[in-house]
Order: sequence, then structure tokens, then C-alpha cells
Amino acid sequence: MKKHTATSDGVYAQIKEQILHLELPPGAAISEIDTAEKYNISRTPVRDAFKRLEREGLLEIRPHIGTFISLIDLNAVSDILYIREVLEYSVLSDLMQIYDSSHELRIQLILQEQKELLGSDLPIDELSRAFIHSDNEFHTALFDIAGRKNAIKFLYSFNSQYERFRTFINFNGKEDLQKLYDSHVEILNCITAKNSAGLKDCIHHHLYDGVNASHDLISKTPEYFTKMHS
Amino acid sequence: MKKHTATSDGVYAQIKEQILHLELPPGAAISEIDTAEKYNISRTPVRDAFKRLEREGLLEIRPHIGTFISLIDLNAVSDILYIREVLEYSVLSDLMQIYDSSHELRIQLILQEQKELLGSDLPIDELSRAFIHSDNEFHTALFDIAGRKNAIKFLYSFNSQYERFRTFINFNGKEDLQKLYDSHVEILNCITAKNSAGLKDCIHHHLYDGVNASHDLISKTPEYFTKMHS
DNA sequence: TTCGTTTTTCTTGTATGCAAGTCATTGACT
DNA sequence: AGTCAATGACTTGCATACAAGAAAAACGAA
Repeated sequence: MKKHTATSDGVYAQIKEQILHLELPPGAAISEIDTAEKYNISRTPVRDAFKRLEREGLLEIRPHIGTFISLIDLNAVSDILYIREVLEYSVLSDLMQIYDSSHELRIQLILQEQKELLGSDLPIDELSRAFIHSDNEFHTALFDIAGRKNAIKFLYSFNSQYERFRTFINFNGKEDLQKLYDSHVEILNCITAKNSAGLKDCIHHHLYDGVNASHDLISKTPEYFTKMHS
Repeated sequence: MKKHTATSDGVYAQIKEQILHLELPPGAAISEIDTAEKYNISRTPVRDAFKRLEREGLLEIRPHIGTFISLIDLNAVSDILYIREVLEYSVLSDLMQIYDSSHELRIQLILQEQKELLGSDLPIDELSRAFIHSDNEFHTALFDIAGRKNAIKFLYSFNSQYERFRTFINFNGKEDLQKLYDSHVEILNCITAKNSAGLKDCIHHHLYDGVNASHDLISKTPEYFTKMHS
């Protein structure tokens, strides 16, 4: 257990991280009073944090029954991926028109960081965590250069379910992260080459390949997931 | 004042409505304790509601100072419009491929309702309210038919700022609502005619025309708006 | 008068006690 | 034994008291 910030925002951030990294597994119960005692604070800030996490889809509060870590909703993940694909293609298409060498350093630094991560010998959970962070930085930088920083902020504000799912599938192994890195390079190549059709394909594969390859991993821990009705 | 549901969700809904309809004007102060007394409840459920509204961008809570109805952020509205335009064009493009006469009744009923509203002699604020509701139903129905009901749910979950702005510009008069209705018909025509390029134009005008025509209205009540830095 | 300090009075943040609902267990009755 | 009702042990929802901070108001000294 880390530092106790003793404030509502603090417990929110800590619990959220634990949920996203699956340290608090989907379906598990988590009570206000236990959490309050754990952090040596009262129920009030814990309640605030819980309500926030509920709205992000990470907690399920059942009044007078209990609070539970929400199951991973693959339908929600699918919806997020769709929105993200559409939005990202639009923004990066615009970016193609204005991208030039003055932006190259910023992007290359991020890609370099990812390359080094892949070459390191970190344990898979830490590697996944660091890589996802860098991945988000990569996409944020592209959106920022395109003048759409707020658009990706919006995306990140409700993609918690997706981030958690990414952590889950990354347990599969380093290879998937390598593929993510490769597709980052491809995306950048499409942008510099002004290859619009290629960009569309790259984005699609970047988002969906990992998901589509995760079926057997899902079936190993079906208790983490809601029943798909499709 | 209406019914007091005496619960957190109740005050949330009521205050939100008052903000969206500008009954609580941007910039105005609103305190927890006053609100609690007004609804004959304690501060706790009021605080829950306030925090929710803060996250939607409708309130600004300044600790130990006060809580205020947020100013209308035109940059945020612009971001929402961009996201909405991109997403709506993508979804309606997909819809073009599957739309047929079996969906016609559902849509025509909504358009008929809008036509009747325009022909009625309701006061402008009630008319605006009812028309916006019907407008949302129109777009929701289209998304639903396209199989993307959740995508528009996401949109609606963070477009509070935009809805409030729409209420504001609708005070301009009935003509803008008539234009919205006309563009609904145009959008539908593009879909049935499978006219992709026309659809893109229609959506753009549908979203932006009202906004672009609102500059003089904005300058009449500049205290409602944050300073644009563009 | 004017400036600086102190106090008073607001605000929201937090802690805690009570109310109300749900579910599991228990126990009495058939 | 089997069935059903009551009780108790949890949970979250709400009410209220107190703490902490910020700003305006009041006050005193130059």
C-alpha cells in the first residue's frame, strides 16, 4: 500500500489504478467502510470516490447490498473502439495535411521510449503499464499536433473499461506490445506519406488486432466478463 | 418549483434542468446549504448532485469559496460539435446501406411531431425545449437503426454544455428551429437517396449553422460566456 | 482619511451517527 | 423433516456536527 493522500481525489486515483491493473478483480466486493479504514479516513470521501468510479463504469453500487468491481463489458469496449476508430481516423487525416519535420522529434522521442521498454526486462505487468502510458502519450501527441487535444481528452474520460481490458489482454505476452509499437510506426509512415487509405487500415488493425486475438484468453477467466448477447 | 423527490438523483435532475434552461444563469452562485433547505433535504444528497454536475461541466465548485453555474464554454461546444459531426457522419453513412421503408414510419412520426410543434403557438422557451427533445429523438432513432445506440448515448453523456448553448441560441426565434426541421428532412433525403457527399454537407450545416448565426446574440449577454482565446 | 491587521462570516471538506433496505441465519411451529 | 416467519448482521443512503480555508467586513493606528 502506498501513500495515503487522505482526500477524496487521492482514494479515487488509487482505487481506480487498482481496478485498471486488475489488482481489484472484476466482480470482487469492496465496501465503503473497509476502504475507509484501510486509508484511515471516513466514509464520506470514499463515497465520493465510489460514485465517480461508478459513473466511469468501474464500480457497480447496489444500494443496501454492496459495491462491486464491475465486470468487463465487452459490448462497451466495442462501442468505445468504434468511436475511437472513427474519431482517430478523422483527426489523423487532418493531421496528414499539416504534419511536417518540425513535429518529428516529439513523436520520435515517444517511439524511442517504447522501443526501449520492449527491450527491457521488466515483468509483464509493469511493462504493460508503462507501455500503455506511452501509447496514450503517442496518440495524445498526434491529436495535439492536429489541434484536437480536447477530443482525445474526451475519449480518455470514458474509456476506463477499455484501458482495463487492454491491461488484461497484455498479460498475453510481450508480442502484442511489439505489434502495437509496429503499428505506431506504420501509422506515422502513413501520415508522412499522406497515405489516407493505408492510415485507415493501420488504425483499424491497431485498435482491433489485440482484441480479436484475445478470445482464448477471455475464455480462461470468463468470470471477469459480462455475458455477450451478440 | 416542482415535486421534491428528496433524493440525490432527484435534485440532480431538477438542478440540471434549471441550468440547461438557463433558469439558473451562467455565473450565478448556488450554495449547498441553500439548495438543501430549498428541497428540504440535507447537504449530502445535494453535494452528490453538485459533484455530478461539476463533472458534466455545468457547475464550478471552488473549495471554501462557493459553487457557481459554469459559464458557457464555446471552445467546449466547438469540440463537442466536431466530435459529433465526425461520429454522426460515420454512423449515418453506415445507415445509408441498410435504411429501407421498414424504418420510414418511425422517423416520419418524429418529423411529423416537429412539424406540429412549429405550427403551434407555444411560447418560445417551451417550444425550444420540446423541439430540442424531439431533435434528440430524431438523431437517437437514426443511431439506433444503424445499430449504434450506445454511441449516441456517449455523446449525450457529455454534451450538456452544447444543449445549454442550444437553448440559448433558440431564444433567437422560431426561424432557427424551422431550419433544424428542414435539415432533418434533407438528411433523411440524403439517406434514402444514398447521397454520401450531400449527407456530409447536411450534417455540417445542421450542426454549425445555428452556432454561426449566433454571434450577435452572444454579444448581447457576454457575461454568460468564457473568453474565447481563438 | 488611509492603510494594515484582526475578526467575523461565509463557503466547502470531512467525520460520524442514524435510518432503511437486503439477505442469510435461526428458530418456532406444523 | 419441512416450511415460514422473525431476527440479526451486514450494506449503502441520509442527516448533522465539526474542521479548515477564503474573503469580506470591522476595527485600530498612523
